[in-house]
Amino acid sequence: MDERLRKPRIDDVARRAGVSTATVSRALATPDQVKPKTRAAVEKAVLETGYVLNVAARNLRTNRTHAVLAVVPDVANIFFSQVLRGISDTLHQHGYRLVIADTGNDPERERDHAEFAQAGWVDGLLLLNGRLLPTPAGGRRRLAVPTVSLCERIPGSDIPYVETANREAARAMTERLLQLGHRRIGYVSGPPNNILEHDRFAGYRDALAARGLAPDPALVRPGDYTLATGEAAASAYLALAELPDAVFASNDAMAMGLIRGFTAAGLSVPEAISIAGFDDIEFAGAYNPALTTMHQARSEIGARATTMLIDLIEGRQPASREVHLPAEIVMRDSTRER
Amino acid sequence: MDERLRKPRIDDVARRAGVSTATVSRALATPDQVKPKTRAAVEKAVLETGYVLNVAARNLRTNRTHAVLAVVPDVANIFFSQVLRGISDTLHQHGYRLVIADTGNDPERERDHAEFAQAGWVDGLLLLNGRLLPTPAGGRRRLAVPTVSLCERIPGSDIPYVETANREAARAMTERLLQLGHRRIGYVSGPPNNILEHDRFAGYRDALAARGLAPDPALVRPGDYTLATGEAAASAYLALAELPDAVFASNDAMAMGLIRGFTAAGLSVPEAISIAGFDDIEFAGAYNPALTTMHQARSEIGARATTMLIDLIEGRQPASREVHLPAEIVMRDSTRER
DNA sequence: TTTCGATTTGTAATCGATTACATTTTTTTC
DNA sequence: GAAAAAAATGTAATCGATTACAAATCGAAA
Repeated sequence: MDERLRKPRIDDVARRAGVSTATVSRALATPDQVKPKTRAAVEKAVLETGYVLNVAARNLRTNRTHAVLAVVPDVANIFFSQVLRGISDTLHQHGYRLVIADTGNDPERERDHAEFAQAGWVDGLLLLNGRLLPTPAGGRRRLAVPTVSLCERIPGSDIPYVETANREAARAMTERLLQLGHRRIGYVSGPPNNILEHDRFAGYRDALAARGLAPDPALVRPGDYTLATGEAAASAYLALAELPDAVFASNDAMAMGLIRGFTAAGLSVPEAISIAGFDDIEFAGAYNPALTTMHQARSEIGARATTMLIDLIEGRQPASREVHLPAEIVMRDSTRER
Repeated sequence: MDERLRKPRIDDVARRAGVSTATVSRALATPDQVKPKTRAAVEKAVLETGYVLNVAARNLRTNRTHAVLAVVPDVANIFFSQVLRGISDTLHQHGYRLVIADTGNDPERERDHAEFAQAGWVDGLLLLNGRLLPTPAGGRRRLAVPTVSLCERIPGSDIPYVETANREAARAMTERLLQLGHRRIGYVSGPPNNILEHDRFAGYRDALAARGLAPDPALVRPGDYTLATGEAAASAYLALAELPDAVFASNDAMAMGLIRGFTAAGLSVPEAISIAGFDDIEFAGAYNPALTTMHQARSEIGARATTMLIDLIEGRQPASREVHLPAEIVMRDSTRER
């Protein structure tokens, strides 16, 4: 192959600059270990040859990649994508790159990716989903790669995590609805077996219990975080002899479903019934009416978890291994005083 | 270091199985080049040692990574995240992994990532943003890594691309509004200098021109794809002596802004004015009223571009280097006959 | 049984950087 | 100006796989 077409290597640069490969490597990676004059010569040679470092070779030698893998159930999910934003920014600040694995909620793909991560493909692992427990086939080897879990803690494991204080948040929202004078407060839940959901429902009951109210089973409707189940819940409430005063949905999509369901039936929100959501997704404020909801600091969750992970990767003790971030009530137009 | 703690290498497996490293490599990568009995012995040894292949070493040797880099202006943008879904799925089907670089709309970060891609960090490059023109510093070296551009073609370059047929789509939507009996049709544009926007506006004018109508400059409002500019446009229209019959916004967020702006002023949509958007983002159907819009097959855009890229990577001639996907009108509740 | 071709396996070079250690050069100190 | 210390550079081993080529084994045909 023609010399001019072949991809230049470090020794091509070295020859051109009249130094050794070691010096080139140092001039590029640790410039102040090299005399300014030599450095300049190397830089010139790099430009002239069009040299680009070979990442694979460096990774092999240093046993580091400066990349982090985020395992996500669904990149297209607006909730996760905002967390990714926080992750991406923080990684960039520290000189790391982001690799994303979208598992499409397929446990097999999850496992595959987590396993590949052990192969030195990345320096660290961020799990955006509690379900993933990457025990390698043999089951005896410990997780080799530093790992942090986000959004959902992983029960029964000691993997450090960052999450919203779901229980406290749900309790606060329910209390706020009580303060507004509502008493018959409905709840639309997320999928069962979901840790997150479990916490939120507990918060809902906490608030009621604090007022000496027992949760009315007829007012608690099952959902799965989709708009459709919100609409279904609305129909179910409409079939009741007495409508609830307010409904707290465990996420925003279901809250929007409730609003659509009720307005389709001729009830106006918040005049006839108050609706609150959870998450404060991007369109919550744009909705019609604008949604009252719990704001989760999604990009901060990502940022905190990433900082923690980088600490682990670089051998520092992270400040804390379990972080619960507070959520904030955002009052908008879908709730009103009774 | 203790033998049991050290990460096992391919020669540990070879020794244990009583074969050479070459055989282990073949048993793992090309199993049918190896006698079933030997293969079984190797598999057993792999399990016993807990061997995991070192990705960096393989990448270095084979000069392949089986990974593709997607450069995205903003992962948190709901539009891109759905395209990523299509990309991710298609890659997975072909045994590739996805690396995502979120540039946060920062041209410097864009350049940095594109350059790193040339370092053998990935096998191919997907650009989700026309702005990126990765000319390396020297400027003389051609793009080494196979590249495909999505959503926006890159003017003045021969990089293959996949995009929605924006001009035809905008024309079709405008025609539909005309069919509904509207004559004073407003248009809220995207940012200037945006190729995509340029095409859509051209389509709007095409449709009017076909009916012998000149576009009324007072009805064309500038926007930047955000909800806020949609609301601002609504105020501007309200200040007019005569309201438009319908407004076509160049994306859904602005259409929602228009709806909020008009309903806040006491006008109801679609009774008083029809509103149409573009993109059919996830919440378009959930909006109140549900939004009439152009559906872009976002995940298909991702899938097609990815197939094209894999063809390029694997040395096949892609079926076509320029793909324009049709968009479909989705009639919902924000438009009505006049 | 012998021979030839096909299949399976082994030996060792190779990918392209980094870095421990050795050596040379430069600077400091007296 | 010489000796000692510090800084800069060079030599060559190394990271852990893949694979060209050579050697061994196997099966079928004569």
